[in-house]
Amino acid sequence: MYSIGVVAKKVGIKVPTLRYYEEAGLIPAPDRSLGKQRRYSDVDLERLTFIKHARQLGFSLASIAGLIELGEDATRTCDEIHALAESHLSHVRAKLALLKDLEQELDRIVTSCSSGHIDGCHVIESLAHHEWCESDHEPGASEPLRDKF
Amino acid sequence: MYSIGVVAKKVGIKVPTLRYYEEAGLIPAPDRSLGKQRRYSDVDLERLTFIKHARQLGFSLASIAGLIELGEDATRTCDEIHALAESHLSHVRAKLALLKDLEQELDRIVTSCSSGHIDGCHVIESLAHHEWCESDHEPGASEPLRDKF
DNA sequence: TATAATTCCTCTAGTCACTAGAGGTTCAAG
DNA sequence: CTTGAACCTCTAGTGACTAGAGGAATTATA
Repeated sequence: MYSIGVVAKKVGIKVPTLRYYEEAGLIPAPDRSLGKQRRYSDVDLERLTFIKHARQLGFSLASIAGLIELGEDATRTCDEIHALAESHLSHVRAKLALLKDLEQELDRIVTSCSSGHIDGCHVIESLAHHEWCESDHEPGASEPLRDKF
Repeated sequence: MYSIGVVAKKVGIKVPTLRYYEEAGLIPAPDRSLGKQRRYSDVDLERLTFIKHARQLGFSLASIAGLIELGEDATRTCDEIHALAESHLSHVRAKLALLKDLEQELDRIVTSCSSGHIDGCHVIESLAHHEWCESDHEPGASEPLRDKF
């Protein structure tokens, strides 16, 4: 049985985040000591490790909850889980493509302005009207770069 | 003079977001019609376009505000602006590296589970204890993939 | 010109995944 | 048995929006 601080160190999730996960229903409420402090079991630890890894891989808490539910219900096929992971992968790939373009563009902007000339900054100019944003990646999307896998 | 809806379409920023930017101090409060509706000038439009592009490139609103301030103060050197863009580029590159690793790992997980075998799903297993997360990218960082440029 | 449809207004509250702080309680070491 | 660290609950704040209520202004049609 581990206290919340020990678990936090072991798993690499901060204490308030652990409480948050509990409240969010990602983990069952752990046992308590006589004085009402949380005591985590090894099973809890395992699930938290799972959550940690999934978060590192960019899954949303909602996706993780889904994954756990799928995993616990033995009647589900591997296919469902596989599908979730695959859809996530495609999101990651889309984001990757966007970031690559972004890197190129930023690099272009930065290097074009590497020596401090006075009349008009290229960075500002480039941001005021460059072509990258409208040329590529269907115009309607408009969404900046945010994680919402 | 354009109404907020027209500006939203022209620039590609949603109406509530335009109001939000105003409240956040990213743009000066625009003129109003007799009936107190917002009327945007071409100058406003230009700045909003700038903001749109900078957001697409992943700059935070705080960074953009800084960029604008730097750009308006003619006494600043290009170097300061350049430095901001460069630091941003390094953030982008770090994120790119992380995403590339992530893609590989996800791909590995997904393809190892492509046929629906029944006993234990590889996706779940892989997430429960895979090596990617501890091997690379200094252990303390722990931060999942989030945008906070 | 009257009316209807659309767009606009302000304000509040919700989203996600946490993070920070106040004020009080419990635990483990000495 | 005392001290100090770790724990508790609760509220509120973060960034960058998004959604909705309830009402006013504008625009298009009849």
